[in-house]
Formats: sequence, structure tokens, C-alpha cells
Amino acid sequence: MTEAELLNDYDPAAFERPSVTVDLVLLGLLEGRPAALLLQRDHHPFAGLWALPGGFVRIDEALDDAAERILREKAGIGAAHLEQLYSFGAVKRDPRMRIITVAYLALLEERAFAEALKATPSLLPAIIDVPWSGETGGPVETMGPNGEALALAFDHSDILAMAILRLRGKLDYSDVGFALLPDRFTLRRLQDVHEAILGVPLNKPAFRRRMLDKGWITATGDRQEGTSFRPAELYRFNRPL
Amino acid sequence: MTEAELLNDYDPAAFERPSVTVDLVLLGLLEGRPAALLLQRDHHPFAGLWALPGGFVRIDEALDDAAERILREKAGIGAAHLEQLYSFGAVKRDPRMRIITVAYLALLEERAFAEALKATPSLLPAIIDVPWSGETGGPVETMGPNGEALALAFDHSDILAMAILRLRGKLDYSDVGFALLPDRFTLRRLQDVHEAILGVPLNKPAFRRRMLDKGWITATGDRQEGTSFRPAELYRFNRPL
DNA sequence: TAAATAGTGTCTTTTAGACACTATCGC
DNA sequence: GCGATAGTGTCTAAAAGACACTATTTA
Repeated sequence: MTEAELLNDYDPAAFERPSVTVDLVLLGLLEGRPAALLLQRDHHPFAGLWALPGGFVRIDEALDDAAERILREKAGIGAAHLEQLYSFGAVKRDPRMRIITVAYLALLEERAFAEALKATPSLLPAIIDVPWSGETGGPVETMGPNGEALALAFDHSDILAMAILRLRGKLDYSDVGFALLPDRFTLRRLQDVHEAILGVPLNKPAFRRRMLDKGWITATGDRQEGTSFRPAELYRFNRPL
Repeated sequence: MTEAELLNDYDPAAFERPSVTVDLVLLGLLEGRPAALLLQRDHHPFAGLWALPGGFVRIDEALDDAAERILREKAGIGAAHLEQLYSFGAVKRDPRMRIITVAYLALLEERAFAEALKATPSLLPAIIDVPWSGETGGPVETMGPNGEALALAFDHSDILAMAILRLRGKLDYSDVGFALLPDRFTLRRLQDVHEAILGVPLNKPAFRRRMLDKGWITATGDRQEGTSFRPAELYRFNRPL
């Protein structure tokens, strides 16, 4: 290693710096299927295509804080399950300039999903088509409310695919499944969530047994209202995992 | 949103940019225990403490490429299992300036581990103490060859903890366990790797059954040599998962 | 009582743990 | 044969899938 290289190694000013953004996968359920909130781009590059909400990370702002801020600013949502997903750093992922993006996954329950749509009407809920491609997440397809395919900007379809993959992996041993549901929910709804994310039907008795045996949920004693059939019992998630 | 804010949203030059680095967790096995290769810092900040090898991401270099380059430059290793771990972006994680780091996990088999030590003698193999803290990864402790505790610079002990956590999570359904072993290995060695990473003893017959039933490994017909007891059969990993 | 969904009982299959047993090598 | 580790057979326990059955509500 030459003296110059050694210096470079310790002198950050010697390197041109990339921009860093945070992009959010705002994930909720639409008609029982996983859906992400997207914005249509009206400028170059990728004008007309759909993109994840995002923004630049400020110089005095932690990554997690940037994600929370963008969640607030772009979706009007104060709190949600928010976790870092992956960082995307291909050189030409943005044709204008070097931008590295740190993708975050935000899980919105029904109400928060609806509120985001109201707070920011330009957000479009796009259903994510989740084929059962085994554990290895194949490419995902995105479609608008009328079933039309949506073309995504940048590498955002990769980011979406990564989000689904992450969800699948964590569904069985973490609390992510509950983050998409309101405080009180029926076991059937919980199973719907799992089936939507996994893209595969599950066995009802086995599912109920698993959920109850894990001690994750507690029966409230209350029941669903407004059904035209036997109302299901409402359960609550036991916060401390 | 005001006009100025809107502009800022699309004008990256309006934001001061952070530096971005890649840090590597060079993980191998030392005396059957997980160990990471560390460098002692000789400058401020954290002079004297131990740190993960790392370097700045160049403006025309993808994140993955930066990780590979640093693997080459700092450890003299051409190829290894390399995967992105997590991005660390607290504001003051480096007291000098804003640096966001993208941590990568490199899994080195015995031979590569030894070669890295030869190529870069300043690397110290530090054994990572892995208590069985359930699935939630508690803090990890690092110790030098004489069993003395090593203090780590920056947030690097968080990064190490994340690496162990990731390994544990993927051990059972991915090929990471094999990345720490040479081409041909005995079932006992494979079980040792799993036990070292999980920090818990495993059942021998069950372990063998699992590995063979999954179709991940094939018997070579050859046997270990140079033992003073019954030599074990050598197996090979079936690359395509 | 019919329709619809909630919720359960139980049999089978699969998978994992326990543990002792046999096998095979060098010496 | 001894010491040491490789490798297996088998019982038991726990978990998951299949599938039909009962239960409870509204209309």
C-alpha cells in the first residue's frame, strides 16, 4: 500500500460522496392481498412510472430517523412497524447521479393504510402479486386498482420483492403478521394475512393450534359484530414477544 | 409543502452528503469457535481499540463491488461467501464526521481464514463469545488469542452481534453453514459449525438425518485420513440449493 | 330451519430428541 | 483387545396436515 493510498484510506474528503436516500415500502392489505403505496413520478427520470416514497437522508439525521420522518411526511403516519430492509447501491440505479438508497419496510394496519391514502391522495395502493416461488423470492408484479400492470421506476421492483421475501421469512417466528392487523382481530383474519403473504393456503386447525400454543394471542371474550353469520371471537396480540 | 421544499426534494445538491463506507465481518472458525478478523486502530478515534476492516465506497463503485474490493485489499481473499448484513447510520457513530456504513458478512473457510492472516499479519482473529440468548441476539463479547477481552471501536460490536444473529437465522434453511467449511468435510465437523454458531449442543442422529434428508450433502465415498481412530466419511455440499 | 362461517376432535404423517447400541479404525 | 470416535436402530414426544364433524349466529 503506497503512502497516497494509505492517506486516502483515512481521508474521507478525498472521496466524492454519494447521496443517500431512504425509500419506504408502505405495505398494507387491500382486499386481503398485500399492497404497497406508490407515487407516480412526474419528472425525469422514469416519468410516469410508479415509485416508492422516499427522500434524502439529512446530514444530521440517523437512518432510522429519516425513515420515520419520511413516513410522517409522505404518508402522514405517526407510528407503524418500521424496519430496515436492505441497501441498494448499484452505480447507475439512478441515471442522474450516484444515489445509494436504504430501503425500509413499514407495515400499516388497515386503518393506517386508509389514513395514509387520505393524507396523501396521490398515493396509489398497488396490489403485489405474490406467486408461490418457494423460499427464493422470484420477481413480483404490481397492479393498479383496475388490475392493470404498473411499471416501477428505478430498482423499486427489486425492493418490493425483497420486502415480500423478508416478510415471508419472518412471519413464522416474529410479530410482523400482527403489524398488518388492528388491535383486535379474528383468527380467520390472521390466517388471511399469513396466506396473503405466503401466497399459499394454510390448514385451519393447525394454524389455530400454532398461534394459540405460541402464546402470542389472547382471546378477549368479545366477538365480531355485524356479521350475518356466527360471529368469530376477537383476539389480541400479546405485545412482549 | 412549499415550493422550496419541493425543490429540495428533487435537488440532491441541496443536501450535504454523508460519506459511505463498507465494513466487513470476516468470519471464520478458530478452534471450533466463531472468530472475526479485526484490525487494531492506531489513530484517533478509538486508537488502540479493535475494528472491522472497511473502506470508503467509491463514487463509481456498487456496494457489492466495494465489499469485494475491500475483501481483496484487506484480507487478500479473492472469493468467499459475501452478503450484505445491515446499514448503520447513527449520526455520531464516527465522532469525526457523518459516516454511514454498510456492513457485509464474509464467511471464510479454514483455508481462506489462514490465508487472510498470512496476507495481512496485522489482522487478529478474535473469538466471538456466543451465549445462547435465544433468538434475540444479545450483546456479543470478543476476546483475543489469550482470552483477554477486546474493546471494539465505533459500533462494531453491534455489527458483530448482527452478524451472529443473521448466521443463526439462516443456518437452518440456507447454505451458510457450508461456507465455513472446506469442499469436503465430515458430518461431525458440520455439526461442530452449527453448534458453534448456535451456541448450543445438537443431537447427533437427528442432525445427520436432517442434513441427509434435505439432500444438501452427498457422501464422497472417501474417508478422513490421519486420525488415530475410525476415520469419518467425507461429504460434499450439493451447490444448487 | 337454511345458510354460512366459527371452531373442534381425531387420525395420520412427519420431524425431532433421547439414548443405547454396533462398527471400524490405529495402536 | 483397548481406546476413541463413527455411525445406526428404535422408542418416544411434539408438531403439522387432512378432513370431517359439531356449534352458533342471522335471516
